[in-house]
Amino acid sequence: MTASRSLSNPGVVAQETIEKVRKAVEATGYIPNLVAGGFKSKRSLLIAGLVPAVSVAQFLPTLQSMTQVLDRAGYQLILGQSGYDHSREEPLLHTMIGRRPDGIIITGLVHSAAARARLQKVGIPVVETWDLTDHPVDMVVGFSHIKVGSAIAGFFLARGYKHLAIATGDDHRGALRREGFLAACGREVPTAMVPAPSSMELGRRALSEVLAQDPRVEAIYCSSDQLAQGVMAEALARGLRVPGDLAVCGFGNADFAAHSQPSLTTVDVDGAGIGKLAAEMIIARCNDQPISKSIVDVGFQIVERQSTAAPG
Amino acid sequence: MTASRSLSNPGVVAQETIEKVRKAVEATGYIPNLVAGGFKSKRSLLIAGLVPAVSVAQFLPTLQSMTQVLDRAGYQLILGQSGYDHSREEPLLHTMIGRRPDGIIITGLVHSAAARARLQKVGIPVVETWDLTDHPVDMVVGFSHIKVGSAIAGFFLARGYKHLAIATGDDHRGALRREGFLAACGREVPTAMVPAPSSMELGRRALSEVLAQDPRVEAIYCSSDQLAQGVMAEALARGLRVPGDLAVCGFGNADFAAHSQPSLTTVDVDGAGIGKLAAEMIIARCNDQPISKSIVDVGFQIVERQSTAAPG
DNA sequence: CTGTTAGCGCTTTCAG
DNA sequence: CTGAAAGCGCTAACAG
Repeated sequence: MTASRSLSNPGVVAQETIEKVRKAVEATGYIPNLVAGGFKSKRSLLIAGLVPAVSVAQFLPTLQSMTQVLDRAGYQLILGQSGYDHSREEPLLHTMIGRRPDGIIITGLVHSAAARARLQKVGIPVVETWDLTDHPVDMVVGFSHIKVGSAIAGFFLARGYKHLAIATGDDHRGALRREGFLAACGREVPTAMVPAPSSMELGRRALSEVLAQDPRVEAIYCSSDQLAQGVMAEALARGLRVPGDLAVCGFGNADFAAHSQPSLTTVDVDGAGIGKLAAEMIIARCNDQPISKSIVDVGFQIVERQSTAAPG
Repeated sequence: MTASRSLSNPGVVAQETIEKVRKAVEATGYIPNLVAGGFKSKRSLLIAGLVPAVSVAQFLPTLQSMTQVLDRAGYQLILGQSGYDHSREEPLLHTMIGRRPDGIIITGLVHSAAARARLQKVGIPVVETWDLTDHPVDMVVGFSHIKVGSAIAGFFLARGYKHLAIATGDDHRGALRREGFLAACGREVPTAMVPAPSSMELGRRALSEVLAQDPRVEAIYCSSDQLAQGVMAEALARGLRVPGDLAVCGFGNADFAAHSQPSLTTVDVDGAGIGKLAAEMIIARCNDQPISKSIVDVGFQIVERQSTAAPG
């Protein structure tokens, strides 16, 4: 009836009628059923957001800014945790598609071919994030982890470090960075692989492992700042000076990286920017607006701090 | 038709028919529309989860375990950020109610009386968390922030610290802890109030402020471990030894608290437990199962570490 | 500007 | 065990 119009498109209704409706709404405490509305109009105003785990600090700024941008445009985020093994990817995606969201934002790439095909078939706008590929399901905004890896290795080598090592989570993106790192080194290096998500605790163990493999290690790249923090703590406990005896580089530029003692060299990625962009791209696509680029490289930056001051 | 039954209640359908349906589903890539189903059956299988901001590390374990428990029961979480000022509470709740979730889990208490009344009227199960009250909207699982505050003050006083101080975020729960702290002290103490959400950066500033108010301060309680970490960094920068010159107690028992140098005395709260309980209570209520207790106090614990080793 | 008609995709209810 | 009928609360499309 007219009531619906008064609420959703008041411009086309008489002022007097609007007022009557408003009073009725007030009196009854009526709250429109968005589900029914979305059901009929085919616009749920829901965006599915998939992360490996919400507890990964790494993706928080992304999630935060995404939610914010979406909210301002009237969209809500429905959250899914895909876990770090890929087995849950497909069922999760299945459930999410069942909810007919207007868009899907995924942290990382969609790995299963079946899931990719299905997503493409249903035609829901999809943004993959925090990674890069020439063949996204739909859109992608991220950066190259391989390049990050080789940039860090190059950074160490340029400063004269010879004996390099890696402490990394066993997730896909970590593996890519390791790959890039090794490529730039031109050979294998001592590596401690820890189960994602990483933590300080795991960082301490990782350093022990690496040193057991090769006690001469003088520079180590860690796949997260948390891991790096653990490595530094373990170094301290062993009487190794950072950066004197051991140079450390993290990844993520966490809050504490600038303030730790010594401050931590790390890789800065604009996580909030990724979230904002992803949300904007989804929203644009939902409104049939053209997307200028469906593959966006936001890049990254090595932030040099005390933990890698050049040796000798 | 029969197809629907084959998928949702296969026990009552002939094996042969089920097989036929399964094949058709496979062939067409059919994914049931959960929205339509939920719309008709009045069970959306959606739970609204409201947090001040997803980027607050504090609530991550809660969010994580909540999502996990819900997922296993077939529920999805729809995320809302209420912000730290209460102005967004009502509109956000309004939107969420519009989606007719089967339940609502809120971080903190519902503050606005209008929102409380509305929630009670619509009759959606609600769990308020991370706080305690005798009069929840529906259910509550958390702990007393006032008690936390007085426990910390008591902890300091028992160890012989005289000149106490507070660095706290300006949020509601922080204010309660401060209240408890002051009550136990029996008087005002130097206080630095920083805007929530807190960070290391703010912690450094907070210590400066507090010392400006009273340079004799010898023990400080911080409303988050991040803040405490900042305070310790600033102390270090000023040449103050922790705990020799300044004892520090945080809140939250973050990952790094056990591993920082010195390790950080803090308050441990079972965030994951809160999330799990809240989810279970909501699910029980959704299935018309009785709730044994609608007010659950999960308590807290002071974890004593190096940062508060007794003076003299 | 306002009312009427139809129908979104499912599940529930009731008959076969 | 399977089918047919009805309708959830809303909006889009058309008439008045």
